[in-house]
Amino acid sequence: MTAVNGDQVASDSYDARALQDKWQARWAKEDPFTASEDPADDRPRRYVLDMFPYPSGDLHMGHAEAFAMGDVVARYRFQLGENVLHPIGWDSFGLPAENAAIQRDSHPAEWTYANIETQAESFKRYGVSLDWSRRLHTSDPEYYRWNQWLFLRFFERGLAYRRHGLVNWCPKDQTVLANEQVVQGRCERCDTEVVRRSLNQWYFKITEYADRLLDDMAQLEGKWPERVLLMQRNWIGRSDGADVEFTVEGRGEPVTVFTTRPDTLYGATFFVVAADAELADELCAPEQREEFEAYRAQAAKLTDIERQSTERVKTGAFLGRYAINPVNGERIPVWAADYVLAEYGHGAIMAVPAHDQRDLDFALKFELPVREVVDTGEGDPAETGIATAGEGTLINSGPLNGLAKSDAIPRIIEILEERGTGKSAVNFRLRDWLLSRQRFWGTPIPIIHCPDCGEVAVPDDQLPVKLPENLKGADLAPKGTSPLAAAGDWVNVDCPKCGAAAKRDTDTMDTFVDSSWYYLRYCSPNLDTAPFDTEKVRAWGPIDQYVGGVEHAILHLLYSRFFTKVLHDMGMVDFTEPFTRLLNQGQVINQGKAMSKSLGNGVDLGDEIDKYGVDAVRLTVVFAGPPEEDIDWADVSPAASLKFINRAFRVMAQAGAASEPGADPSTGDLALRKATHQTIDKVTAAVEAYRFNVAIARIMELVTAARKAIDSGPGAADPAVREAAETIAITLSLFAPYVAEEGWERLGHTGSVAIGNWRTADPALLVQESVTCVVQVASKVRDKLEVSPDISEEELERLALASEKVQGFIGGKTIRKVVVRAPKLVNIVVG
RNA sequence: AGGGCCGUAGCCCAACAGGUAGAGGCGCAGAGCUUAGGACUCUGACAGUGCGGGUUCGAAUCCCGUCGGCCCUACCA
Repeated sequence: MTAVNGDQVASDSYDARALQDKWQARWAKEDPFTASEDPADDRPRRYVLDMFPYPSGDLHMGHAEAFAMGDVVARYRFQLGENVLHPIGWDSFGLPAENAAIQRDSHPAEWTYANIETQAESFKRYGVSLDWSRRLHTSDPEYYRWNQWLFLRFFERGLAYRRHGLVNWCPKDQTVLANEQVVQGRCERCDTEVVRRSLNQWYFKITEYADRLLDDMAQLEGKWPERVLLMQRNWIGRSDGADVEFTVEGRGEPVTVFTTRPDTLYGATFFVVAADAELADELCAPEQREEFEAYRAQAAKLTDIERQSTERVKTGAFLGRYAINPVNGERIPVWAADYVLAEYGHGAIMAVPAHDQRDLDFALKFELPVREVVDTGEGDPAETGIATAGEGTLINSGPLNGLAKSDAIPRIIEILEERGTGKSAVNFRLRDWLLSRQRFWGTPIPIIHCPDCGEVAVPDDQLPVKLPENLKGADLAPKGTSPLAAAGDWVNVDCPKCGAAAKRDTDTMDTFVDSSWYYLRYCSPNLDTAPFDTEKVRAWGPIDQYVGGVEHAILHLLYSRFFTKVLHDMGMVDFTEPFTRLLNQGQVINQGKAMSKSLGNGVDLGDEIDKYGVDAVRLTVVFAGPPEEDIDWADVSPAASLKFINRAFRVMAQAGAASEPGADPSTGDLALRKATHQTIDKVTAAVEAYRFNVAIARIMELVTAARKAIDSGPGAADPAVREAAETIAITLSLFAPYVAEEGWERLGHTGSVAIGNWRTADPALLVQESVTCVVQVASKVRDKLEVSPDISEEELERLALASEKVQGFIGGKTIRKVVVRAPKLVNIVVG
């Protein structure tokens, strides 16, 4: 099937390609989707945003789905007559450009900007209602300058800092990765096993905002997908418990441990320090030194994947020291082990083998004592090998004896606080955001390292620190240090403070910095005195509807929320959450699997559009199912969508040929008018509820009803047919913009159908004069009655009992109860 | 290992707050139109909601268990 030909009467045929060219040119000329900044414009403002694309080649099926969904929301708002901001830009820094440049011996900008042009053209063809005047690219110095400016503000506030630490290193990409970019011990980008390296790196102090990132989720409840909120909650990973101080023999300062189970303090039978923590090194007694060093070296060799395997048996080394339990003065041995993490809590734990499986595994391996302090009614952990972590009653615990676990926790914290050896505490799984990258195609970190002054901020008036332009091709190849280090004339500068010879920081920022605030930049994309105009952001923000894939559930969305809060604290934005509502569209897959080159199951968006037209492709992805569900291309039929579009088009064209705009619909066919107004009502409700697939089904019904009215009803000239056809054009404009415009024109209208044309249903046409009431006897349907929708319960009960069929089923049985739900149901319960 | 989401005709999906299981589409069968095919118009058949319990006058919908699929976290103290 092709969209282009057909033997139909010329005036009734829908020629997708011709319409695309025609309306694209019109939209380009008339600019109907540009947001208004006119202060006198008092239409409600609405900010709808799709996650901006990365410019890797042309748009693909995934973009087709995401942008079709976002466009339904934006176009609906345009139809309601609102002042809609629906901008577009490109997330144009990042590794693929750099890799392409190395391969082609060129500059990453060439590949990047060429791809952006291709994608921009594709967006225009795809008919997305975008405001092109606000276009931005994060790789433009005019944009990344403000990354640097923001970095410096963070730096001033102590929210950007540099420290040595064990970091995730991807050996293939030759760069460090944020925690969030490591999935199952592998690089999320290239799937290479990540190794640990100790490096001096820049971090953003996102952990300082952990509580607020968690608490402010209350604002998002019901407006973001529940699973995204859940993933963020898990990722932040708040644990409530207590810090407890243990004295270690031979050390002046006590060692603090974090525990979520301070109630089990009397059951601590040994003490474990992370093997890779400095503390382990410090505590190790001379006679254990050799054994410890050997253990530490062996542990360091393990990859994360090996280390994290739950199957693995516990390993460790005794440090030859003892810690003193602060509540009972007991001496317990101090061990080093790699099952304790240096970066979490204080890098040391009290081990309670009876009630913690990890500690129990360790105790059984090294024959350490196991003492129960909570009676849970289960078997002895020392014998069963199963730690009892549940509820129970405290035993062997001095003053806690007899208390329930939930009462013992606050009680022991009280006791510890009285003695000054502990306090309640909170810990987070969330780590600080590692933002340095040893790659070229990103934002240079605006810091100068001076031998005397240390880390010196590049003064604001010297921003942007632009990327050197003389590096290309092989210069960019990963070497484990940033390629920027090779640009001598770029690196060597004078210290802004003392004027001495100094060097620029040669790392670039994680590209997630770019995307953490771009939605603010759209409000004033060309401003050259600040990252954004705070007044404009006040007028537009926060974003009413954000649309994008669930793959960003943690990374991008968490970072953006963090940035927004920092900017709020700086007084630059007055909201604390950037995205009021979030819609996660699903993936487009094929034959049950993600599309991939190796499987050969890829579907090319351009090919599909050539075959079926933009309208049919858009309609297909939106109609396939609920927006958040994956679409299997093998299960859907763009050919069927095209067929429907043709049906809709013929109705509009025939109605347009038979009547003029402005006909009074009230003289038209009543049944069709009711169908039309039902459709308006139901499509509105479905769109508001993000059930776009259902909205389309409702339009299909109206097309069928109009078809019948033309063929075997009042005929094409009936005013009700015009009303139906206009409603089809208006509602369809959210999903299939080209055919909607063309249909609207055929119906005799001159302007675009897309703006301010949404209609409201006439309530008088929504009322039914009769409804079908189901009469059940013992919950089985036995009769149906046609009744008035406002029938009283008494009347309905009387009618139901009077039914002969019903009487037949009641027989001689006693009526025990009659449930009446007027006007739709009566259930007669017999005994 | 823990947590979450989802199982409805051959297939994709509907079913407002528990109230007639079916809106829409694909596919299939048939009829009209047609030289024929396609296109177009119309008609029809097909499930009792993964499985087992429970609550209720009434369960796809709520609760418990179980099986299957997907996702998240994963030695985080």
